[in-house]
Amino acid sequence: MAEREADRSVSQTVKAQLALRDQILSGTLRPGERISELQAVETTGASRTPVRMALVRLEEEGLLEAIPSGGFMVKAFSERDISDSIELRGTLEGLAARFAAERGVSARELEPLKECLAAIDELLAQVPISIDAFSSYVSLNARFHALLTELSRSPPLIRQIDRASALPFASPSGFVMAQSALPEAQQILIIAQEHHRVVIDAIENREGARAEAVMREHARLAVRNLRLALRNRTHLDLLPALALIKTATD
Amino acid sequence: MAEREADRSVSQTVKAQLALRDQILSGTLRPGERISELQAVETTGASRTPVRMALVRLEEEGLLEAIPSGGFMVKAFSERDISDSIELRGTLEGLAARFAAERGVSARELEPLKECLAAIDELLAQVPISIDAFSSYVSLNARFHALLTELSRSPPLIRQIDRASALPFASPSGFVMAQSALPEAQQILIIAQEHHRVVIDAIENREGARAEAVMREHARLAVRNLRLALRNRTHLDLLPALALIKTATD
DNA sequence: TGAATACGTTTTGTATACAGTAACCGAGGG
DNA sequence: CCCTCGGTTACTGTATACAAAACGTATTCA
Repeated sequence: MAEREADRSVSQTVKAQLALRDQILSGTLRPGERISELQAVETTGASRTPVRMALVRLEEEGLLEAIPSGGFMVKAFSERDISDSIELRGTLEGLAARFAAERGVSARELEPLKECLAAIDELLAQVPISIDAFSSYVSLNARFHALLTELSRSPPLIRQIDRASALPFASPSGFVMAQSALPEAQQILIIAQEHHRVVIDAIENREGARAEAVMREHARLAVRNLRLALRNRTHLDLLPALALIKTATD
Repeated sequence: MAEREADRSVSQTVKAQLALRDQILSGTLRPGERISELQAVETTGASRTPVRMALVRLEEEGLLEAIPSGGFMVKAFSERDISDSIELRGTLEGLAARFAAERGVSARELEPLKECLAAIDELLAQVPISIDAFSSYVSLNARFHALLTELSRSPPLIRQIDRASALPFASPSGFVMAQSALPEAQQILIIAQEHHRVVIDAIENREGARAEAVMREHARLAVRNLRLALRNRTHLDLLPALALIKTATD
């Protein structure tokens, strides 16, 4: 009915989905909490039907869990769930890298990857890294991973990787953002960048096994990154996704 | 409104989802075909709202594709999509096997796996295998893989494997069912059974890398199985899921 | 005093009505 | 004869009304 918002031209379902995801990730909705459709209708501005569709999508996405008696609740994750998700993602990206290497990639297709690499190199050159440079790194790193995934040219695999990356904590580059942890984080990032370099080299030389192995090692590094992030808990303000962790670990 | 069907006590959404999936897998709905909600309402007996929910779920499941202008169509798969899906599933199951091996599994937990193994052994003992024994094998094999997945004790991984297995052709044991192909299929099944045996042994001895490697090899065997199934095209009557393959390959 | 049952309230699941939009068909002009 | 433009139709997306089920509460009986 043409709300006063500027959101027109975007479907109500998508609007509700984004709004609810924001609420979950920002901690407005706590893990384990039952989601009231009526309340969601009020906060999102959409009607019940699109809200329900959004809830179904978010459940499939893994952020919500269906309650047997009806309705949905925010999913709670254990620390192991998260490290498993990271390793899972790494395994899938390893497969993507192997596919890319085995199936061959033209120099033209590798171009954007190499540009990404160079841009990250520039960021990492400054010691210590600034907080701004760090957030630039996060988006550049995401871009690199997305491009690499595309190189596999396997729609089913790309789809699964997207699914695995939907969980916000599966993309581990954004974990360490607290000022105090930056030097230690930079060390990790430099190693990660070396992984990036090697995987491109392996793809260029069509070394599938090597490409896969290095992406897996990359994921293990990310798990280490996660541990670091959990130790310096100041990051919680910056990455509320971690609020989804069960408090059982405390 | 209490239809005359015996489906009462099951939600309309689930009913519609099952009915639509049947229609897709049985070939009633052709790949690329736009799904009419109105028509789906008539065939499933549910109302438009649950039908829409079912459509969203089937889209997330990977059987449907959203049309930009609205609505959904049945997804079409290439032959490579299918072999990629199999390899993808194998990679995930490899990770599950590794997790099981690394994290340790009690003898009691391995019991049902071994029972499964023994039951399959019995089936494979008869040469040539009967068509009935073959379909028993299919369900036993599915059970074995499900149990193995559970052993990983990793909810995120189990979830992803379930997703990957939702595509019907990702479970390759059911491919070869044509009478003429049975002897050749039995050869493959015997090798597959050896893989099953090795993966259990590896898990018992906590050899993570070995457990993972054999499950990957298992998937490559399944791809070979797929090729065989595509050559003996008589199976098309028995496994209409393959009708989802794009006809471009013809 | 505690537990069980019945009633009321709240919330979800389902059905349907309405509106907006895209596709299709036909007619007219180039 | 083909291309284009306008109308019509049928479909999807959204909103809302209704029904059934679940939860909480209070009251009564043991």
